[in-house]
Amino acid sequence: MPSRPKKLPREFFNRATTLVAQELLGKLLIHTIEGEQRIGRVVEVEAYLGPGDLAAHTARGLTPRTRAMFGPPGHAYVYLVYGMHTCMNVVTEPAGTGTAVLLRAIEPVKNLSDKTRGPGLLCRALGVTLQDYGRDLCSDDFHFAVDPAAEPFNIVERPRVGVDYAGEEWAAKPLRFYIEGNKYVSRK
DNA sequence: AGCGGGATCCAT
DNA sequence: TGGATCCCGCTC
Repeated sequence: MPSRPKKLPREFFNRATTLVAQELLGKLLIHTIEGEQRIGRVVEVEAYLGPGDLAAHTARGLTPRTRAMFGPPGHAYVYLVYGMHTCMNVVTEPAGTGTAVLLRAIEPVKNLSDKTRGPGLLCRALGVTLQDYGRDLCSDDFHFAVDPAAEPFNIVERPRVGVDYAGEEWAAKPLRFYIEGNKYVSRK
């Protein structure tokens, strides 16, 4: 078994956002912080499809806050919600598109607390803060990798969480994906 | 310059 | 069910 799994290349993220979202499930997320490797397995994600998607932060165009989400793929779009929790996205598709995948839950694999279900807790466990805004997620210190111990799973599709403000059409779209039966999914 | 809401979490 | 808590986008 390789001790250093291969990084997902930038081209992985330069594809349709719903596809990237689904394919991120089961991948390892590896963050090296203060010399320590923290590893989680992605079990729940949401796709945000750009300015036409009324639930996406980019629906109101380019602003200082959404700059990174309009940037090149494979970078982090990090923001603060409810004044206290950070959420982390991976930017997808070519620069200028304004699309991203929100990481909602990971399963602890190495050096992580048990509290990783939900986007805020995920960031807390991984040590992700607003300082990581725009950070390259194809770097040695912070990247995704194929799980060498991966096992098959089914993908569940559901409406996204907390986006009622987007109106019926966009709130109802099944753009939330998670691994069926996984204990670390944030809600059923 | 001020105002209101939000891709959440936790205790009650 | 509601409180914590603050950045950002919008309006004045």
